[in-house]
Amino acid sequence: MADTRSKLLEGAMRTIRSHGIAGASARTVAAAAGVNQALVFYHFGNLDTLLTEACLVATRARVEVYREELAKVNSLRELLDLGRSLHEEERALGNVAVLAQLLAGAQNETALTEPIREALGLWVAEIEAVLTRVMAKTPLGDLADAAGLARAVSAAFIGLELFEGVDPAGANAALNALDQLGALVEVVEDLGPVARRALRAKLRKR
Amino acid sequence: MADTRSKLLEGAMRTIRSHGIAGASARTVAAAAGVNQALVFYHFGNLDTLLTEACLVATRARVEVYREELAKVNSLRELLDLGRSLHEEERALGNVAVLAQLLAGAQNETALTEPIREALGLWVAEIEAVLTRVMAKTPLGDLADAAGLARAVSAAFIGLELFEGVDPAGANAALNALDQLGALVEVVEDLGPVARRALRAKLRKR
DNA sequence: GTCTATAACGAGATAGAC
DNA sequence: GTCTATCTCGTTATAGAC
Repeated sequence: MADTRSKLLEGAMRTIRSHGIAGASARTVAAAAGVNQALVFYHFGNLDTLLTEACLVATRARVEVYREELAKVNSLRELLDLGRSLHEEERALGNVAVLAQLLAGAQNETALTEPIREALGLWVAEIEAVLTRVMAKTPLGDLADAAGLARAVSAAFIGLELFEGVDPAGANAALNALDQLGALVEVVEDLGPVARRALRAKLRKR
Repeated sequence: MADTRSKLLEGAMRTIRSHGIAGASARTVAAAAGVNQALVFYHFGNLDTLLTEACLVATRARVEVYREELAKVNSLRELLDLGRSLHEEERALGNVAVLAQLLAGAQNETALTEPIREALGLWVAEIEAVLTRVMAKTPLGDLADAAGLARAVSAAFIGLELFEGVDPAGANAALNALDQLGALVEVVEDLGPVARRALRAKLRKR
């Protein structure tokens, strides 16, 4: 059986998933973990530390799982497809939801800012690495900024997660639209050398 | 001077802006409004109703402001540029932040779901209308889904807003990257008839 | 419509026994 | 390391005077 610390981390995740950050108190988390309320403060000092630690541990675990799948990606189209299934898996597990809840909480609670930036950074770093790799093969390679794109993609993921909470059908339509847009990127990837040069010239003009 | 109802709506906005939804209690909102705490319940019944009403009123006002500017947009590039300045203005005013906070709260509080979906819908409808109009002029017109795209864009905006709260530099990099990506769209818009047909064929294959 | 007062409760956190 | 008991505070919401 798990030790108290792990039980509390697990309890924190479960509580945020089902009741949001607003419903996560030392009492509710301890109850979900099946341990005494005072142990939150014994093991973590305060509630915020427990919540952020839980988020970090869980995010590290999930990023680890996806690292090898991301390493197999060889085109932007494949990345888009993996992104969609990743979104659906994480949505079902409620992991991104926890990140989103803490991110919202971090806007006005400075104690959360740093740890949540770090958790977000784990995803960003992974996405940036893959983007850099696959973009090198396209005409966009030396013109678009993989670092910035990785951050845009991460932010969009969080936003979509929250959007889905109030309008699942709308979120689905959004994902389908992005799929279609992906076809555009595919076209660019398959461009012949002549068209490639034309595109580069256009892009440089900006 | 404004009546109590308006003062409370204004107080709710200010409180959520500066302290998030977690810091918005009947007492803090009433204090920000300069009125008695009990009046929250007299005028709105409960706190959630006040918060969602405030968000709806504010969103309606902002959408109204941007409607005429959006009507002037004639290309995806112009829309992208307007989007960026809109993001910066709303960020400074803290309006999108309120929407994001309530959206996060709505994930686990069913009383918030419907009103927030409605507020979000105000932006979505506006963006969808513009997208439909400008996309009709491009080769994407009859292939990409304006409704889905509008939802994706809205979700991404919310996500970016939250991202900016913990990593402003990263959010800025994300916006710059989207700007560069916009150039790609511009290229598509300027495609000659031959390339246009080639693109359409490619897109239809998917 | 607005106020005071208060009921009823849950919150974070700590002291101290075991 | 874990427990009970408790302090102190803020919370929603209502009753009732004005």
